[in-house]
Amino acid sequence: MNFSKTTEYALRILSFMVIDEKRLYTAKDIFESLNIPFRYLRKLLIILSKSELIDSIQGKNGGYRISKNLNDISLMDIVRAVGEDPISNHCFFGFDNCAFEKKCAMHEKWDSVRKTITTVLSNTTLDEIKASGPHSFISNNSVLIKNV
Amino acid sequence: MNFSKTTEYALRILSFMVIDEKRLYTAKDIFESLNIPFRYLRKLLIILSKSELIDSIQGKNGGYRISKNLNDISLMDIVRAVGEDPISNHCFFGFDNCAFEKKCAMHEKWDSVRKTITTVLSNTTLDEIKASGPHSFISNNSVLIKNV
DNA sequence: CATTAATGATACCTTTAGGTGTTATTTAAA
DNA sequence: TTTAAATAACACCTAAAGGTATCATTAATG
Repeated sequence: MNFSKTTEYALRILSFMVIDEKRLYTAKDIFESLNIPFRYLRKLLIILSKSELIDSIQGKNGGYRISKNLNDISLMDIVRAVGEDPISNHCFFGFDNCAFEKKCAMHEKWDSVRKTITTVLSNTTLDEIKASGPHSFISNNSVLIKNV
Repeated sequence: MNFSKTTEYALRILSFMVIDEKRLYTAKDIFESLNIPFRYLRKLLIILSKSELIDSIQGKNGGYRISKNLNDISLMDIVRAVGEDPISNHCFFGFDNCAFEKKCAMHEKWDSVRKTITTVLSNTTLDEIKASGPHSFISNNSVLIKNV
């Protein structure tokens, strides 16, 4: 009943890049401020750029930059970009056909929980994250050993 | 952002046993109505009995039976019994020290989601599940090959 | 008291999520 | 035009969740 680490990482990345939305961030820049294993971070950046939430610029002086208006990227978009099912369509007991045949005992109650979550994720966009100011990104002052 | 399969299984098991709360169910009985791999189900029943949500009776004619009043077992109890962290204490971004140092950008909003979930799980007890009537437990008519 | 039908314990196997290592490609700039 | 600094691709490794196999133990009953 939590997001996967991958999803949390993706949310961190975008919420960090929002601090200076026009800036080109290298993977190293992000690594040094967020607490994400470097090579895994690289992998996620590629996924995020393929999903067109960020642009990637290759070559020397390259990096990544947010590719849309901040109010066009919701947290739901980010969660979906890394392939997580944000509860929205999943029975409380995990029954496949709950919605179709007889509803499960928690159907109504859990539906309201689902809606709550879905609404928060869909209605919160990156401009709102930005507006809430720079938060603790727990720079553990990670030091990169090998830059690949 | 869903319960683990293990948690879903545990929730199914108890919600099924509630149909006849005084009855002694064998693992086989439960297997035939719920859609849970038999040996894994056996394992979970042992966990649930160790956590004292159900009693186990060994030997021939043995089985499992709910061990408390239905209104003394909440869904939260079940979730906790199988070791899942039901979101209640976990930062949106997965930051360890979110609650202590600076709060994260989603702290307030997500806190309300957390409370919603926690409240539903804590306030829903098995008698309520029972009261909502027997629901579809998707008996896929599982057939047990080897009874161990 | 042997048999049978149940649970208990423990070790192992499989799949998936998370993470690492290596090499290739791109591009700015000396 | 070579070098350096960045991303891209792909293969591999590791840990945890989910699931299986085997044998031991318990207890009712003929």
